Amino acid sequence: MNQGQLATSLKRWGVRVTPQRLAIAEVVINADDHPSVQQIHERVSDQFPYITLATVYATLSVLGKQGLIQELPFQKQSRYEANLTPHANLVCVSCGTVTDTEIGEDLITTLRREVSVKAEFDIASQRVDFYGWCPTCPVGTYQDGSR
Amino acid sequence: MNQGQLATSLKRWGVRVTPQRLAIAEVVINADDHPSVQQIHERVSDQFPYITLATVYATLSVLGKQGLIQELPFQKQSRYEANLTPHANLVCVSCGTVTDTEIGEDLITTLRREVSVKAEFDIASQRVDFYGWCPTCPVGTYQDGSR
DNA sequence: TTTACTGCAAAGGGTTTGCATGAGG
DNA sequence: CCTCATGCAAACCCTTTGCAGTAAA
Repeated sequence: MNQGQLATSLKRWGVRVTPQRLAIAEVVINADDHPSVQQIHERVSDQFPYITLATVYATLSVLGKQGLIQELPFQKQSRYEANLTPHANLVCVSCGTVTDTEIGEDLITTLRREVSVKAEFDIASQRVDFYGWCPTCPVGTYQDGSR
Repeated sequence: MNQGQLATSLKRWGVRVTPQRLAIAEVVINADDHPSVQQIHERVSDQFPYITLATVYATLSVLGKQGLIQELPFQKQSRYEANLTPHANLVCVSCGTVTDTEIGEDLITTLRREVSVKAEFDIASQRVDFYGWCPTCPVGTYQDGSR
């Protein structure tokens, strides 16, 4: 999604299009590391040195309600992603990275449909996380140094 | 799991077994509503009127590290559950309830194995959430009253 | 007896809110 | 022009930390 499509999507909901919002949305859409609010704020600060965290929070809330991005609450803070298609997140409990994987996307889509039908649950979105150790981290270690 | 098994599990890790810990663990294990820390504190307060939130937090942290319970961070606060088998949580964005479903458990188990092998990711646990509207809530409504 | 847990109080920090100014439509 | 977004500051509240007394082993 580019800024043109983005602006159209925002206008459709009667939401005001501002340069800050476009920049924040672009940062999240182009990010592949599930950035935190702090990280998003840092990256947007290149273009808008005086932008505040409050503005970033407000914009992320708007984008979330538009269904353009998804908030992923973690224990310490939330992270954000723009990949709304059914997929799994790989969360390394050692180095803290969060990466998307395409593996099993069809299974998740099937799962979603099955749950929707059998549980009579009207699904708007989903979150699939796997917590463990990525290939480069020693199994059994944790981000806080414990084991 | 009863308190005897629980005590054994705690002792195995050199963790001290106290009445408060047993009570907190029992509350989480017997709960089917994914209670918050506040709710767990309230329920344990019946037995221990002077117990504090700090103790509840500390105990939940211990139980989590033992792999007896799982913390589920949400936007407002965390909830806890003792069902660690692969399953999906149904999160109603209207009434706020979180319920486990057995539907698709085999799919999730298959998914986990596939991701583990193909992504070379050593998985310790997982979280599968579906966000939407339960059968008794009007589709399109939200907990904060917006739509 | 030793070590770790509990209860209490205070601090920490991510997130939200209130308000005056400024920009979008 | 009118409404809403931004920037700034303060408040909010969940969660963590420090410490003295106490209970587990």
